[in-house]
Amino acid sequence: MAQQEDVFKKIISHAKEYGFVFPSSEIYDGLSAVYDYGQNGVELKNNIKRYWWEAMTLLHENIVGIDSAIFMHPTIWKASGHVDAFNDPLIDNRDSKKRYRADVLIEDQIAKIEEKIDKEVAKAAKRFGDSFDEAMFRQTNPRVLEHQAKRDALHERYSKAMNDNNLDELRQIIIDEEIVDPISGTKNWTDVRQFNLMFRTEMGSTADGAMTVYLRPETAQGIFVNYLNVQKTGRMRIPFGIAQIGKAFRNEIVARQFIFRMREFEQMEMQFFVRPGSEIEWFKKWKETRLKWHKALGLGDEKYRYHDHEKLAHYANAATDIEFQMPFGFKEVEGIHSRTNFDLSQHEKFSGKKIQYFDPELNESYVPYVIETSIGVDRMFLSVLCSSYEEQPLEGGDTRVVLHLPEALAPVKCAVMPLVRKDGLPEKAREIVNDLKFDFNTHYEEKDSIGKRYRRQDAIGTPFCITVDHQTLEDNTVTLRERDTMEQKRVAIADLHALIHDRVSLNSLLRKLG
RNA sequence: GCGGUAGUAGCUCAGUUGGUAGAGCAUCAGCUUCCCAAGCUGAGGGUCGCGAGUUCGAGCCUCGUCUACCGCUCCA
Repeated sequence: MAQQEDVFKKIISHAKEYGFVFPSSEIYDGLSAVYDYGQNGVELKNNIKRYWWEAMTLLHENIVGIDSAIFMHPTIWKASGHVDAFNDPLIDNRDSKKRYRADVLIEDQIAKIEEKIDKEVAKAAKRFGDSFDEAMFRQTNPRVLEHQAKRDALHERYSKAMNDNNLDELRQIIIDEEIVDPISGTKNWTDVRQFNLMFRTEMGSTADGAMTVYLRPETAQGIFVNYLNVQKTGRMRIPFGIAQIGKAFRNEIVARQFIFRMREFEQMEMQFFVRPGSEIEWFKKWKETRLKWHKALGLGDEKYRYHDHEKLAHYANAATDIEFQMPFGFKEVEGIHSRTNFDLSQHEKFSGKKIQYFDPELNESYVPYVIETSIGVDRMFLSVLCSSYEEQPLEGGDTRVVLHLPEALAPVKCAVMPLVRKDGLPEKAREIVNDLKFDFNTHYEEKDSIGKRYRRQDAIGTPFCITVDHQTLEDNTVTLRERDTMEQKRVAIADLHALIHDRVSLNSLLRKLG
């Protein structure tokens, strides 16, 4: 494990040193859990996005894309449940170092009182046998009445505190009720703090008229609120899907592990609308389709696994993660959720608009069910980077650092280099660059020895190096050197384009998906 | 947010009980070079994360703060 962490640190350094990922605002000491993509990182990231986008929209005629705004009407987040769920009052126990939701602690306490009442009732029932009148007992037994009074008082106090969002009062309740930490058994509590997981800002430039709006914590809602627009204007028939790539923002309590969990991140989401009752079938289909997309990259089939959720979110009736083996363990890269008709129904309720689909085959209207596939671009980027990084021992005791990036995703596709910087070789190399640059991201390098230049290209994962030597001037052939095998072969300049295209185009990946 | 560890050049690090900063690699200019880094010459680059304090004097000591990694926690 220590060794793996070591590798992870090296990958982070490598990402910075070679222009993939920089800490945000670095000259101002950085900003926690925010990162910028550099000159090579942005190319790799764009290629990942294009691979996803084309796999979704080109290969499925019933999936279309949109690009919705980051700002959305604030009521959307009430409808989706984010306003409630993303605002938990939390409290820490100083001894156990554990964090709890303050409201859950108090609700547990209420439940304990209920248990006491039930115990009294059970005891009495046993004693009185068939003649036991439970309702009467509950209304008259002094011990039960005492517990009930206590419970009602606590409940009232608790409800009021929650409604008023009174954090001090919540803490006071925990103290007054002598609630102890189940682990440490102590009452050494911190203050109750509110964690707002949604970023908030104001729309409207005058203080009076300003409306609180949120930076979206997921892109999915932008799809749901456009469901009717797309379905009608695109004349879409169920089943169909809407895809979107975009930024989302979460004010994470702890954000860590490099770009794995960031406060600003990018999602690639597709919501697939289906007939009620068919959702589990589609859920299974998308599980398979998405895993196939991942595996086609060739990062290693054994690095993926499903993780089915046992505890489901309030909107879901089935959920699974596709996990990838990162240097710090198997981690979620993509989620596939059967979201039922929860979201669309909520938006019907909150907006007052009818969001239904008339199914001509069934001759009836219904709110469609939804299968969601949601993948983190940055996590995908990280998994590609981590699985590609290798410190490869070479003959003679050397090592080279090489990124075995999937060729279609590599930021730079080929580098053209004159073997020596004289005799007209640089000019010849420039000619080749000027031809290839229209189709491939092509580098030109003439500085340093040829071996050093190869290593530099290996470090950013360039699949091909093209070397111009004296023979080139005679017969228009060059050597084509491959990143992974380091093998070279002599090819005609005229054949370069086809040879490279064959390997680095996205088509080569997409065709594996059928 | 709590605890642990760390922060000196782009990267990896050295810096002796406190005396005004170094190495290797990298970068740049030039030379050399007919295929896998580390040949030659020269150059640039650091207010030692930031801010206070102690001291005649702080990279080193004290406090605060920021950032990162690990553990806990959280994760729609």
